[in-house]
Amino acid sequence: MDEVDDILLKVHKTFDIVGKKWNGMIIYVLMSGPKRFSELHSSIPSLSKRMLNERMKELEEEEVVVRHVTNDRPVRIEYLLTKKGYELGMALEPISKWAIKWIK
Amino acid sequence: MDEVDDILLKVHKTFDIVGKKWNGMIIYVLMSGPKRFSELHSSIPSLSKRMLNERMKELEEEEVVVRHVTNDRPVRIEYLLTKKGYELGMALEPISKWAIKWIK
DNA sequence: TACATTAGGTTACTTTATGTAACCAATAGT
DNA sequence: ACTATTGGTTACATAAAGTAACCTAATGTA
Repeated sequence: MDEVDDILLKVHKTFDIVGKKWNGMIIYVLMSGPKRFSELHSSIPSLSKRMLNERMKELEEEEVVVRHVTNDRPVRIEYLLTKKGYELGMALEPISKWAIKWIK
Repeated sequence: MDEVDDILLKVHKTFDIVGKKWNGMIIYVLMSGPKRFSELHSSIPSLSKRMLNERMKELEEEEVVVRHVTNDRPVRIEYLLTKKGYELGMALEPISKWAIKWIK
């Protein structure tokens, strides 16, 4: 088992998450605290409900977020980062620093 | 001009680069030094020549990489990170740390 | 009673992005 | 003349994302 190849594989799998449209932004927004479906939707206006829903299902599957249903009516859904997700969010922070420095 | 919205926009634009299939891996591989077209291709076997070529054109356009043609025959093309690209690569490093910790 | 609203979706359909494999141009080696 | 090499390009197939209308359950309003 080649250590270098193993790392490359893991990095590759991680970029399959981060390198998927919308995921970076979703995690970035969730770093400011739990958000409801509609809050995520309005925070990223160009992200459609269809894609938001699909991405959240995938991120839940990856154990990056947790979906929490309240008893309110109409139903309210809160999405929050897991520890894994929070640490991924932390790992994305330098990207936002880079963005501020380099994007005109 | 809302400062928060401005940052969100810049982060959004950055995730349009990083959150595009293959770009993270390409930049990650280039962090170990300049690479020829064929070296990038063999470092990331599942990335086709077509997509590699397309991504490199885009990254050059974004001024993340520079394309350097040597006088050798057959022609050799070297891709290297610009300062902007190198700093983006640095910003991606925590992601590889996260990968090692969290990907099984 | 009937109708509208709200949250969080889902469905059907269109458009765009990516994958696959064959092909090409220039040069060098046999 | 034939073959290999590098860094592509082309045509075509499949997968992913965008769009807009619709749905469900409950509650509020006329």
